[in-house]
Amino acid sequence: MPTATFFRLPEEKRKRLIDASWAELTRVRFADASINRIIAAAHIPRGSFYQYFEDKEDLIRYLLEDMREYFISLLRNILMEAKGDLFALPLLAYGRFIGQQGHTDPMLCQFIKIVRLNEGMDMQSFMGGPMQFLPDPLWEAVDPARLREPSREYADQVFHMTCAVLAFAIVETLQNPACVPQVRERIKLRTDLLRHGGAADGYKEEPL
Amino acid sequence: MPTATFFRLPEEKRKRLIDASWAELTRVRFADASINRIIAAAHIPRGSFYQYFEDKEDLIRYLLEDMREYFISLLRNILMEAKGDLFALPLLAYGRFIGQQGHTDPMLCQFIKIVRLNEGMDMQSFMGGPMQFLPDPLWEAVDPARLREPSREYADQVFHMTCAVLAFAIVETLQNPACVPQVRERIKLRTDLLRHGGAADGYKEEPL
DNA sequence: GTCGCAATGTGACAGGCTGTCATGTATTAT
DNA sequence: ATAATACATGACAGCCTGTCACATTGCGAC
Repeated sequence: MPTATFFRLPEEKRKRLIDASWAELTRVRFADASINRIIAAAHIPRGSFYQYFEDKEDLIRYLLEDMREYFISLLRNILMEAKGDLFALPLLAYGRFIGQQGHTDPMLCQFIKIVRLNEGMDMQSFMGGPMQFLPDPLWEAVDPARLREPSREYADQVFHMTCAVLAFAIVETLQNPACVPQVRERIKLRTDLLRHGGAADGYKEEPL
Repeated sequence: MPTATFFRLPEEKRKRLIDASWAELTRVRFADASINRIIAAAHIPRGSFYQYFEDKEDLIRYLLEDMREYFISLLRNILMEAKGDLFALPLLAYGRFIGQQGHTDPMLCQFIKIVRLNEGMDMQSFMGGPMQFLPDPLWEAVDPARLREPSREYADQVFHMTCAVLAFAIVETLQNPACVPQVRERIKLRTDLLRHGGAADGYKEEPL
């Protein structure tokens, strides 16, 4: 987390640093991002940077937090469009992320570049972090009657799985943009799997 | 990929380098791993290293390839125990990975340390790489009659989802070893979701 | 206003790391 | 024996990071 000092900084200076950071992170991979270049672009002395952030990872975590909040609100809107149907989330959100209008939304633009550069941006930090459990604003938009079990715990699990479908679809597309139609089909198939199950009817399960 | 020269190296020298590499990679994160330390430990001159590998990532990719093959054979065994039931894979494999006997298997030991150090070792490179599609040896062990649709394409999707369940369970456990029982329950719930679906019966789907 | 303390700004520096390259040595083919 | 090819090696240039001693500013107390 940035230091208190950072938040007390004059607006303009803080913005300069943030902008330069995004510019660097959308240009090269996290691993190759250089504090040197960031502070040079932002005209911030080296010592000052370390007064605000512990290190590069501290900075990155902070920047990604913004994204996380943005996505939650985006997903909330989509979920409301879908009348609270969690299973509809992957395909709808995919369209929003990959479709044309994605290219006008600055936050989505940054996200897309980052996922491209970082071969999936360590999906775990996204799935395990923001998308591990259903955030409150999203839970409010869920229609529990659509779930086999209307509890929040159950919704958590469904949400996690649908998010995984969405995340892999996005990563796959950004690494091979030619395959949008196949990815769409795959999302439909996986969503259907989550809705109705993939086991043959009436086959006895192996005991666990 | 390592150069041809690397493979022509005398056994002993190659082993020294590989061992030192594993030692480094199970001690610090990928990001912090140092070629300097590896070559010092292996008594390999700097110039030689670059004759064998392009860079650190080249080395890491090569080492992880071994792991991948090992896992496929491990999962194959488990799948055969489960009489070809893909849905049984996550819980069974989880027990094998996290249970006691994991600590005697050298490859599993390395895997566990690496996942711990790298907060999930960039799950994407594992899911998107080795586990994106059902590898042939695994497909041979699947009983397609247990699937709603017995095609290989369908099995691919089911496999991908079960692997995701397994992967997240492992990562979660290694980051918080206290929660094994909860994670077990979560695996069961998610597996059940994949088997029988999570949508309420008879609810009309939102059109996509 | 001025004294003093706390907060902040600053850039030189030490120590690490990487990738290259010129030069040396072994091996093979002719 | 000679040339050509493959391989070994370590010094080096260049980059990067985190720190630290010192300068500067802001601000309340007197």
